[in-house]
Amino acid sequence: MKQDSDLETLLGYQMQRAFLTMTEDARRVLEPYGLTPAKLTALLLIRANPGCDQTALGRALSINRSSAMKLVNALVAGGFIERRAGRNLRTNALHLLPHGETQLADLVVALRESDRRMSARLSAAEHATLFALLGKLGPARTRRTPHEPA
Amino acid sequence: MKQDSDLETLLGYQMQRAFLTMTEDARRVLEPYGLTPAKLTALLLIRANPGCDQTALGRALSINRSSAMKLVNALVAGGFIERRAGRNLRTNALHLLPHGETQLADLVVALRESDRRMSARLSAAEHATLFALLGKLGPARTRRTPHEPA
DNA sequence: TATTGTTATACTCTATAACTATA
DNA sequence: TATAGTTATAGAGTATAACAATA
Repeated sequence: MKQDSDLETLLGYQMQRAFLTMTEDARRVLEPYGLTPAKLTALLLIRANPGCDQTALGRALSINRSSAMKLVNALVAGGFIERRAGRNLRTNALHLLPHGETQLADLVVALRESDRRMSARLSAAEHATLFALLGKLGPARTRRTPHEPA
Repeated sequence: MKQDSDLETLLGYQMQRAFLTMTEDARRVLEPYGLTPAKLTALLLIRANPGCDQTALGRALSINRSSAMKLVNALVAGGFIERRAGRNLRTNALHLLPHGETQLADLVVALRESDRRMSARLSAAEHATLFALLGKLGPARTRRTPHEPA
């Protein structure tokens, strides 16, 4: 199967291929824990924001309340987190359980190893450059300050 | 919502964020054509390999025969391609239709513009560096030649 | 009125399994 | 036997719409 020359020169396509390569290894690491990249991200956000509610978590993950519900249900069922009483009667507070904390610590180590494996052909300087350039992707900022007239 | 420091320093996570940023814009460009990134990739592969069969297409896209079937059905329904008689009676040959060719030409232009928009904060040299570094991601090659003993 | 959690439902993309025709 | 296409079915992950309880 021949490759297409247009496809190969599109940055978006190159990004996708690289992303799939990375994510494939990460998924393999996460699988024994019963987690996916999205679930891991949720756990790390809950760890950084103990007591947050489901809706806020959903916003941070760019999914809606209903999807956040299913995600939280899965994390509760997996014994990673629990719902506690929240700031008022209609919100609940999400907290890591001890089991979740230890699993998470192990996983971060394993994922750093995965990163290292998948960037093994890059020097430390190249790794840093790649990281920085990825952070610069996205639409250009129009108007640096909110009060600029034109 | 606070970010997690582990999360922010993982290359895989940085990749995902950058990829989602890129892909969001690309999807917006593709939507009026009734296409997704996967369908566009399929069309470009069919263009580069006229007369290929569904199974080969599926392999190139890392999806199985059944999923390739649905993808091809959608492309046929959209008037982009057609199934013609293949090399033998159990394979069919996929070919772009004129409509597909013209749409594809327009789309490649629009996607290059999307790439440019999303990498607007990168210099030409940085763009080239990013492209090259992305290509170096992936597991290290063990054994350069197939016959090396250790 | 607006918001949070919840449930029901549906859509997309993927996979597995089984069947048919052909090689 | 093995392979290509096809169909049926199922499992993630997402979304919308509606409802109850609470703010």
